[in-house]
Amino acid sequence: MNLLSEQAVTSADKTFFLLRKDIVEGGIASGAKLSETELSTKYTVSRAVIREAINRLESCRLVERKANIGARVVALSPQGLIELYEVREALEGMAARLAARNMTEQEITALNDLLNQHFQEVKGGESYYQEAGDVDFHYRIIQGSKNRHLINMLTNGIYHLVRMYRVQLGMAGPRVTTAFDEHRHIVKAISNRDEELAEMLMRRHITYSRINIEQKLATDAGNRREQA
Amino acid sequence: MNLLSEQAVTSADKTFFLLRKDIVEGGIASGAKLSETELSTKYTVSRAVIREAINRLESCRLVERKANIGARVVALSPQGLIELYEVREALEGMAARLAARNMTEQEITALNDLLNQHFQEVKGGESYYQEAGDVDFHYRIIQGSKNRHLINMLTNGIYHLVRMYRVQLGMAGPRVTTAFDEHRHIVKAISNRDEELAEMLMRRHITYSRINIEQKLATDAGNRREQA
DNA sequence: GCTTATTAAAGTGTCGACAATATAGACCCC
DNA sequence: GGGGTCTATATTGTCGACACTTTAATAAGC
Repeated sequence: MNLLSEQAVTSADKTFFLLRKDIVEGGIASGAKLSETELSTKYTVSRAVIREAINRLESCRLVERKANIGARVVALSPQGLIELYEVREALEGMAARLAARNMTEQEITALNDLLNQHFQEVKGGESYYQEAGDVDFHYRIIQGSKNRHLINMLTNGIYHLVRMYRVQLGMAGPRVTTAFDEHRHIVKAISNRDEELAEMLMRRHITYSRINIEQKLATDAGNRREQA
Repeated sequence: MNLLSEQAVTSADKTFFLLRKDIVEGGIASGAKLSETELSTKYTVSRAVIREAINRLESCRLVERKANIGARVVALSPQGLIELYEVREALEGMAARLAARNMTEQEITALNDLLNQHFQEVKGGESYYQEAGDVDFHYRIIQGSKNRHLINMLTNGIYHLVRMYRVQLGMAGPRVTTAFDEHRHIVKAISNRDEELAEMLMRRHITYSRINIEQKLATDAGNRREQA
């Protein structure tokens, strides 16, 4: 009953999910070539199925295809991460605005409950504010926008790419407590039906997150230079 | 040398372009079912090619596919149009902000030239500020953002859907002169490198455009009611 | 007469084979 | 020895056929 659960009905669906998992979690290296014949033996399906899966990965922006040449897993780069967060800022900002307009009182209550639950976990010791909770929070607001384009773009496309950056650049669960406070304020704005503020707070929240990641990248690069 | 030109290298490319044209311009009705076998005879290609084309149309959001059932052209609705413009507002607003940051002086100069050219055409009589000019203007700013995700989402996805609404609901070239002034102000903000203002003006520009369309839809609906 | 099974038709999903294109290596020319 | 061409190989693009699912029409039961 995961909010992000998708169920595979066709063989191409399963292969798509498997491939996506392997790409996002690094089982297939970023920048690697995706050979259709090779993958069809590896996943024991026909090339047609692989092709369909690759096509879908392309529309998620996880791979890039060139005619008559083939598909490669996207290359990760600091610049790419920044561009991704710029888009997130725009889209999730709008999602927060629309959520303030369109979420039902019930949904807002449930969202508050979720935050309280997170608060208990944070207070209760080791278990810090994990990525799953963060994703869940953002996911609910995106759904709350009730805008199908927005929902589709963010949950089918951008989020997997964000996760790929997080996993592969090794930046899980940062900014624990501050992010939590920011979430509180966003929900408050939504519950006040203050569209303007909700959008602004969400945009700042994502901007802070981006800056945090950029700093982490910079220091990591510095550390690597020292070691060398 | 059209800015929007794409060249088809493979047979699936051609079929994709043909199908997209037919869908956007109404040759295939919105909501219609896309039978793979039927289309493969109509366009004289194999079903595999049709399937690939339909997959790409799905990632443009022009068709919706369900497993084991088939694909349908998206249904147009006032609500869908509003949702589309909400996304446009978010994305193009961010594009304008980034354009103010990233466009070169040359590109800004060229953009001003484009506006002057449009101004001459407007002043010069009949030829009013056409859709092509409007699209061209927005297209340059999107490109000026230098953000690949943004560029891809807007030019490959959203713009064709917007065009489909424009064509099929019969609302070409409205708001001639006012839109022109808004364009001027946006370019001014970009040339001043005022990100904040550029984004705000672009968002308003798109909001006005949406309101204008909504009113047109409402009055059209009223007229239809009178005729009945 | 209405509901529920059964079955035939049509459509999508999957497969293996062939055609067209790109890549790599050998060979030749300068 | 460097550059270019040609050939062989590997990979992608396209095709037609088969398998499975859905749908609708028909028949059976109440």
